[in-house]
Amino acid sequence: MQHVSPDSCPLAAPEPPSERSDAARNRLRILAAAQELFDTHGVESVSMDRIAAEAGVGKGTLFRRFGSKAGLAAALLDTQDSRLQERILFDPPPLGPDAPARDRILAFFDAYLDLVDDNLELLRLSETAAPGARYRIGSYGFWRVHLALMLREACPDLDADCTAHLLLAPLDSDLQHALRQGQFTPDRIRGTLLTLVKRVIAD
Amino acid sequence: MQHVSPDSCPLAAPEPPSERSDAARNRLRILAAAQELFDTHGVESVSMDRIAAEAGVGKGTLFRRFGSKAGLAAALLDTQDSRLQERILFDPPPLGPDAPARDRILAFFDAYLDLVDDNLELLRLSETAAPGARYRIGSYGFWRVHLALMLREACPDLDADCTAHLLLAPLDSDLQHALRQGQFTPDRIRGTLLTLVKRVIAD
DNA sequence: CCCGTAAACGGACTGCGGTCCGATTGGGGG
DNA sequence: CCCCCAATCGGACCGCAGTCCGTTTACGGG
Repeated sequence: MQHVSPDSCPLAAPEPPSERSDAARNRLRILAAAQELFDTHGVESVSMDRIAAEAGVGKGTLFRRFGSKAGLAAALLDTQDSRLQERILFDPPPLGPDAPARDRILAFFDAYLDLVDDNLELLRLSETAAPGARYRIGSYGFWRVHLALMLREACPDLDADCTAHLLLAPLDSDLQHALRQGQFTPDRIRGTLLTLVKRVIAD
Repeated sequence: MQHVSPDSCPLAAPEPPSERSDAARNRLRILAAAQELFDTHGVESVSMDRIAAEAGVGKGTLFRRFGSKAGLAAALLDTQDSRLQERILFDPPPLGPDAPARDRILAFFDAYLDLVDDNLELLRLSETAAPGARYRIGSYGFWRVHLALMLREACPDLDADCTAHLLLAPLDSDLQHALRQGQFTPDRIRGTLLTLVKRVIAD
């Protein structure tokens, strides 16, 4: 969920110490039920009780496994997050290695906005369920570290670590949601954000 | 709360249509009790029930008046918000009128960070109590409009309205809180943010 | 001074996210 | 094949934010 090592994805690769068969069955049931209910009724109006009922498990099982509603959302997002992380590590330029840092930064923002466009509701659930949740999620750490590395290379005179945090702020799902609710189209947001980032990382 | 017209501040100037005396008394009691409890026990661990009990009013009264826990926080912040709004409108340059737009933008970010330093917990409560709360609060609209006006003047080639939203994102109280929890000092955040803004609004 | 009414009051109530702990069950060792 | 125990299960339970509605009260007009 948070790193890219193989065992980091609880959905695709349960850890070797073997998961009991009923546990595995219930995990899949829960994820399927949650996906189904979220798609049908919208993320906001589906309660954890209902997910548990639909999955045919007890509430305790649901919470032991995913910790919170935000954790459940994070698990559902994990596939997409991991895919983007792998693309950053292995894809051809400009998103992957061997491109100038400035290009990789812009490509990252562009790719992340795709992810936002496709998963806004789930992102919002995972980031706003509890205060500070966004900054504790594993994938946030990945984006931050990647961006800081690129910034260090592209703009040695900036405080890369701190700037990385600040530059990620406009990607906040709650802001992106608010903008889309208002008069702003995804394309307009994308264009403006990329322009802004360009100016920050210009010589 | 949202504008600067005299009757916009529910604390300092109740609207002329006369407020019943018991209502006024209870409003003051609630605000005093909330301030006291927040200062003593921290914002997070004070429940609305407790505030109502401490103020000697029913829960219904509390919610009819302030709408939500976030609304209560907004009321407590109103004094500070209004003060900054007035300073922006009437103070001498560079924060007030008659300074170059670029200088006013930087002065605004600097002044807002002072407000953050002094009221982080309340800001966080008002902005994270419900998804999207930050962008519905009246004062957010003020900052956004002001910044957009200045941007239009300073950088005519930018999409001022959209850029204003994106530039305000790093001021999100939840991010500011997370940064301060981590390795970042207020001064470091301030310096980095001002540098970032400078780059965005550079020629 | 009293009375009618519109407004304010307040606590019981709901549904939520999240916790706890006794009951249940899977699966390796004897 | 059975037994045991650690891991899992599941629903009763908690405190919370927020709602509802019958009751009380302020106050302007008669």
